Amino acid sequence: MPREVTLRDVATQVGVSPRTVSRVVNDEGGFSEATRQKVLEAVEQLGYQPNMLARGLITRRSGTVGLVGGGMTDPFFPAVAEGIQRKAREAGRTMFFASTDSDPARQADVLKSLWSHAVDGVIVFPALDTIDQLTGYARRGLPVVIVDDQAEAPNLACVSFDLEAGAAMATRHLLDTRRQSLGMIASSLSPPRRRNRERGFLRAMRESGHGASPLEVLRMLPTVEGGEAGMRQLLDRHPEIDGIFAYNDLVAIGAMRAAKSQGRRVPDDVAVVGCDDIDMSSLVTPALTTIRLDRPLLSAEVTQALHDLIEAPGSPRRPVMIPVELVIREST
Amino acid sequence: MPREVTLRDVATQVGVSPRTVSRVVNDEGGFSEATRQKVLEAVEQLGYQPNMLARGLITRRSGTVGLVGGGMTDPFFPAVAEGIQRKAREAGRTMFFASTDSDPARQADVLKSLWSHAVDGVIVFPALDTIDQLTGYARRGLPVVIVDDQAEAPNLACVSFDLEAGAAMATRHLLDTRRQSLGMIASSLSPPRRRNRERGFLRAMRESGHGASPLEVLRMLPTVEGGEAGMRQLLDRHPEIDGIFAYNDLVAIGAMRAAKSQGRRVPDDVAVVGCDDIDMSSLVTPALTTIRLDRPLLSAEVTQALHDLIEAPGSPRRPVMIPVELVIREST
DNA sequence: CTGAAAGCGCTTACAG
DNA sequence: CTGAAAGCGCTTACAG
Repeated sequence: MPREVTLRDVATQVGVSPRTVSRVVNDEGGFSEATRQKVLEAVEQLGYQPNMLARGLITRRSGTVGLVGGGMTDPFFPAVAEGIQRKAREAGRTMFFASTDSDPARQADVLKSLWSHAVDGVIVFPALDTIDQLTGYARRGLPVVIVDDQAEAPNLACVSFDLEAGAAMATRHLLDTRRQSLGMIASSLSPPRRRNRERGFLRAMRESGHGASPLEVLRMLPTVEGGEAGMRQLLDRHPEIDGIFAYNDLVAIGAMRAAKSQGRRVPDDVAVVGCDDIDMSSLVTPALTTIRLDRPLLSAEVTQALHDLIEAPGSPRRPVMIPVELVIREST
Repeated sequence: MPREVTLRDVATQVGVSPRTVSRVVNDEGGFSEATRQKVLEAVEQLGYQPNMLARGLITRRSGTVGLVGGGMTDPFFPAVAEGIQRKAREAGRTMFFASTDSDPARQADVLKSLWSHAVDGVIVFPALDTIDQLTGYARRGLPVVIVDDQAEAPNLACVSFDLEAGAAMATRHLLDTRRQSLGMIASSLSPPRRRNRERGFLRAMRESGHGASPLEVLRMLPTVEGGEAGMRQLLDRHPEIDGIFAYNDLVAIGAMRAAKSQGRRVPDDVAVVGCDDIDMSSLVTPALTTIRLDRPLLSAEVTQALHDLIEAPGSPRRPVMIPVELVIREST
């Protein structure tokens, strides 16, 4: 099996020292044009590729970043992951991906392993109540970007969607379209600090001039099945219910299925609003009204924040809040 | 910022040589139980984590693998990626993810960068006609697993779904349910060698006792939009068409939408069969009949193949072919 | 059972 | 403009 080509091999072939090859390869300057030509020629000819392990050992820059998320099963996530990967590559970094199943212990394992691999930073969709774990790594010197949660620490930045505003928009939209009896199906996986969709829903109800008050906020698994079960419960307990705000689009789709299977028409009898605007949402029948989260923008903000943390460790970072948008389709 | 803890720090604290700490950490044997205890204690106390860059430089095992795919936008892919990541972690490896947009040049870039990072192997969903690129890396010593294509080289293994058989099953199912005039919407992104769905479709038509012959095989982009456009064309040219086999579920969903928008009922007027069984397929109306590809099994086979290639470079590998299954729902 | 020496492939800090 | 020396954090090959 052919041994890998090293800096030495290039140096020997050209007849210069490895140091000179290193200078040319990294474009440090301090070499003649003639030398540059000869070195680059040899690099090309031998197919030399710098060994990032060796380079990283010295420079303390491995050229890698880690993306840590609950998993790919949430249809919201893959496009974000792809966007981050693309942006990272444009900045010359290669991306690790590791899933946590939203389990704090697994997240701890994953971070340990990424730290071992000397990643230059991580982007984390945090598992339940793992802010301390994350600020711990940040304090040890690892640049950390947290999505959809808040924390303060050196080497740490936060990027969030304005989900509270989004939830309020969704709720006002239901009220504006003459829905009287609203319920919400929230997520059983959100700790109190991250229940901003619930806060937005309740706030919009309070602030509405309609004098309406929510029937119930239910917490279910944020899946199609969770949405189905939630909707059945709500219809059972509150037959008068005519509007639902769902934690995400999967839940909303489940809610619509359950409503239909119980003989309720959507939107005529019950209106449903989701959150995320996953691809599926425009394809189901009726097409889902939802809060659109700009995933490419999230990818860009998050990568930028990490980049800043890596390149300018000292500079203070303020939390980024990404505005969201109501997309009205057929389910309301 | 606290410097990273090294083997030396542990050694100093315990009062042994770094070599001894290394032995304990890697569980090589050749140390007393007392030493082991003391070392592990210090490791724990100092929070020592081995630096994989340094280790990899010597052992020529970086403990990383690369997953290279077209992208996350195809809903078939994310679950596979997640499965591979999980299996890789179980084997103690961390996974890079890099997308190619199915572009050979980008795939070349991606492989170059993974090679630079000294990955122990790669799993590739190859871009168009890049078999030579891949066998090239395999010959240079990089373990490569190719999905859904065939090639021969040292350090190379292939894992495929039996899509030809799947297509044939789908087609026979259409014929068995008394469809007479069949068309197929294939993918414009598949090079001839990878058109096994088309081959299966045509073979089943030929072999059927019904004496039927296909109206047309159209090649479109494998997306919902591609499916819509394809269906419109087929209905336009062959108004009698009553059965469609689609390249994948997205195309099938697009085809159903176009059919409905032209006033054709699914399945009464036109039956549609997809391929992949993505999550969405059971949620659309009518629920889609499709060829199910066992994604967890693919993840397992592919990771196993790569593992074998890494651990036993010499041993011959025969291509793995994964059987597929017809799932009958409402669209036929 | 334990350790001193050498070196993986690079870059840093220096000297010329 | 160029190079010799040292060293990043670890393991390999050896000696005791």
